Amino acid sequence: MEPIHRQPLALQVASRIRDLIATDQFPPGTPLKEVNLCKQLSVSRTPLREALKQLIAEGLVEQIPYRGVVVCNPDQASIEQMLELLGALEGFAGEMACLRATPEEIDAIRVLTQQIHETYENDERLSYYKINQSIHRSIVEFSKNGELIRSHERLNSRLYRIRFLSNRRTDRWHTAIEEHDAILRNLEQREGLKLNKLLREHLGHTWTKVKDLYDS
Amino acid sequence: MEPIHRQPLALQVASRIRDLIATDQFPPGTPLKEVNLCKQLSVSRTPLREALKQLIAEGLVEQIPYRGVVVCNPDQASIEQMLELLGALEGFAGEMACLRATPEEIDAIRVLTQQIHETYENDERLSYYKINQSIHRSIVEFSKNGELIRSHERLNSRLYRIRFLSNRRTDRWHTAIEEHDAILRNLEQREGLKLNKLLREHLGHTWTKVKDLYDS
DNA sequence: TGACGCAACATTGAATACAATATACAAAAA
DNA sequence: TTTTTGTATATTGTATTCAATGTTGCGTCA
Repeated sequence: MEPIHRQPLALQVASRIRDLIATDQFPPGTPLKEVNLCKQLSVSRTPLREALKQLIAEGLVEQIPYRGVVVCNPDQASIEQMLELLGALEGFAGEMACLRATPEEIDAIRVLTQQIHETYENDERLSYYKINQSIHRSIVEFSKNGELIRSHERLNSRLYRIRFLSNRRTDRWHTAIEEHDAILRNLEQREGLKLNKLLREHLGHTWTKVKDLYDS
Repeated sequence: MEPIHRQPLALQVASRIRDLIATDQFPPGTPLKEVNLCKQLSVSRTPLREALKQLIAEGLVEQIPYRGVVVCNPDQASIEQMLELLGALEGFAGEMACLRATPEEIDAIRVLTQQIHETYENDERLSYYKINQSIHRSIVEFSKNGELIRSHERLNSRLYRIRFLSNRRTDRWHTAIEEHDAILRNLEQREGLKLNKLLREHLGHTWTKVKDLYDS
């Protein structure tokens, strides 16, 4: 039997705040004052504080003793490092996926790659972003390594907002699409090492996009 | 002026429990009952619970609602996945270290590699273990990627206990020593890709040691 | 004798109360 | 006018209390 999954209040609070940060409703620097949030979310301080502890561990917010919790505002160097690590994780995941993905799973990537072409042709930014995320997440899942999947998930969520913002620049879309075709090809042909390299470079390009955003 | 770093009680409690788990004083399966621990550590439940929340986020313990927190007992598959990921992280770190480590930093690795030879010849298990850890941690640090360093640190701490236990088997020491020589050589010659591969294989061998431990 | 139900206990989840620390602002002195 | 200092206030850190849930064990009844 499938066990019933209960969600303690603290977990629910944590994911709510996570969303608020990802969607920029709590932009970087926002002070997360306990009593305020308690009222807004209709919970008491205890579960809220436990939720904040979790977000601190995830690196989404930071805490200064006796001065409260604020939404992290990573500088360029941190973002570059996070993207570098994300590239390493995805690259390795791709390599493992070449060994472990089933033909059906590769079919799924094929479908998504087709879809991202369509969003490109129709200039649908939001869909483009979401499908792009799906592709990357799927590849990581096909590595069949739960630890890797969780690490990737955590790091990716921290980059969600900044990547979303940089998605507005459409100048790199075309090359990104081509890269996705190459990624699919190498996955189909189980070229692990090449796929690894490709994915790392792909994330490297994301960094240049983000950098442009910062510089402008 | 160097600012004074304060440690909220919850953080201190968290690292204490972390140590207790790493040193096997709280072996896997140990139930972490709140009131018990409160008395033992002389703190109230609130900071203790916040500390536990952090350890949950780190994956060191797991929580079942209304039934408490227990020390994780990862199965063989999880350990294999963790070691695989650790290999990927260290491999990538090594590759970056080849690009970014200073000559002085490489000297430090040289010294440590020399020391590990000595511990081998004198059959000093604990020293061997610690120096081995130092070498790996140093290489990761020389990647100069803070995110990578933190990820590695977290994952490594979860594996501390199991690797310590598997360190008792000395049959693989000799090959491990040779691998360390090779690691040093490739770092000296800035052979990033080869070093990456070596480190991944090195961690792969750790897995076979751990597996032996389980099977016996 | 065994299964069921109920009650007492143990434990965690959440809320509140109290203490410690930091900030803001005003009053007083230079 | 500027600086300093003390006090009031706001905010977080910790302890305690109350509520919800799970577990255990005993007694009853079939």
